Amino acid sequence: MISNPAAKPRKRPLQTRSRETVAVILEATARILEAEGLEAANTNAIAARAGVSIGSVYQYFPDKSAIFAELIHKAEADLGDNLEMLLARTAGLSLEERVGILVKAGVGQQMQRPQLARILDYLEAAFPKDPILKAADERILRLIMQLLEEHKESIARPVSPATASDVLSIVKGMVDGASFAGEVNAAELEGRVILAVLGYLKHEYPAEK
Amino acid sequence: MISNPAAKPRKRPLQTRSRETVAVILEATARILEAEGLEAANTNAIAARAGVSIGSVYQYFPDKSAIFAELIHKAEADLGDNLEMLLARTAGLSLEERVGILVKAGVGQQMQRPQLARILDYLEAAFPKDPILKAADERILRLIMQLLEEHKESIARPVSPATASDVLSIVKGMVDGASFAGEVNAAELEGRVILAVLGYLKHEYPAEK
DNA sequence: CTATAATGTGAGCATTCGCTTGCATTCACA
DNA sequence: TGTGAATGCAAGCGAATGCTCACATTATAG
Repeated sequence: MISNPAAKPRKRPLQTRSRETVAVILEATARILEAEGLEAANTNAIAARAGVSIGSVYQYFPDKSAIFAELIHKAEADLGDNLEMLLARTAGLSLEERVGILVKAGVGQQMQRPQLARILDYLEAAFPKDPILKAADERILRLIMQLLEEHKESIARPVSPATASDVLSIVKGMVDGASFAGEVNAAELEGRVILAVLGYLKHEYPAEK
Repeated sequence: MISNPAAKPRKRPLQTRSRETVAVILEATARILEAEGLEAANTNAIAARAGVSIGSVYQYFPDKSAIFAELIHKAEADLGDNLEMLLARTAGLSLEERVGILVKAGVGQQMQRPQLARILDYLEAAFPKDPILKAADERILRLIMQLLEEHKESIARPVSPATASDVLSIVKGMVDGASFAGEVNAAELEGRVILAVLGYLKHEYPAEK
């Protein structure tokens, strides 16, 4: 192998090099998942798509599921960070305004790569015991509960984990359904999701049955 | 093999025997899916659980995915039949009453085997082209649209496929979320889903933004 | 009872997959 | 420039998987 040291770009320093390998593996996995689905995301395909050898994959991940778990964790951490920031930034606004802003952020994030989001949501149920994922999930629910708490006079629902979980489920469910139906316009969908969440939170009906 | 014709139950006639084999294979697949998940549902495991040889499995299904597709189709057909019957039976009632009844049926059906419903919903996205599944799905949406149409003066949403799809997504999303969270009480969940659907359909809010 | 069709069987083939291991290359630092 | 540690490589192993095929069993018809 003839090498030309001057012509090829210098490798970055140690820790950074490996960090990039990890990032490349994760992005390759995400791309395969969203383009070809769960079955196509085998370790050989991931390594090939990442432009990395399988050995390198297993240097940073103990097994295949750890790659998926890391993707899930990143997505949840991103959503959590986003919600946390927006909650702080919108303190003082009305429930309607805040739900509009938060839902828009959540829907927007999920609609960037809807197929991927769908598969990661599915996979999450396959790691029911992972404490890191559990914590990230609970953090999101806590943030939603915080919003509910700060507006409890404006809502007709109890401030409970079930209510927070319902709100999250409505958002995820509607995004999944819309992307399954081929919808791509995030803005229009956002409006409908906001209506659904506010409709759920704000209205009571006379005792059924 | 010593046989006692009078003591052992007569085998049923030809066509029925094979139909039962098919049913047994489907039920075995469903059981594996809900108890052990998608990865565990391989053809050998399915045949073993069904008490049938692999050869028999492939006599009635061209490949593994056809077994899954058949399960999805059955679930959708059941839901469609149910909705159709209830729609006819409740003609004349109010929107609130009808939504209550239909949602209760839909949630009840999903909650009977929530893990299975979750996986089948996920798998449905893997067969985007199957015309039979597409038709079953469209039938359900048409039935929901029929309900909306018959109450369009009571709702604040346009009668459109998107609205029908939203309603279905809200129901499925909330059931998935609740069962993921470990909720098992269908009755309580039903009430919340009804609130969400009615909240979405009945209320308008002054122009956002 | 015999012939024929329908149904059931399961060993095993070809392939794929997750992962290990032994070795090569590149880096930081003296 | 030399050294040890960090990182990268890829052949390939053992196990599992989807599926076929040659054959056995059971039911129906004449």
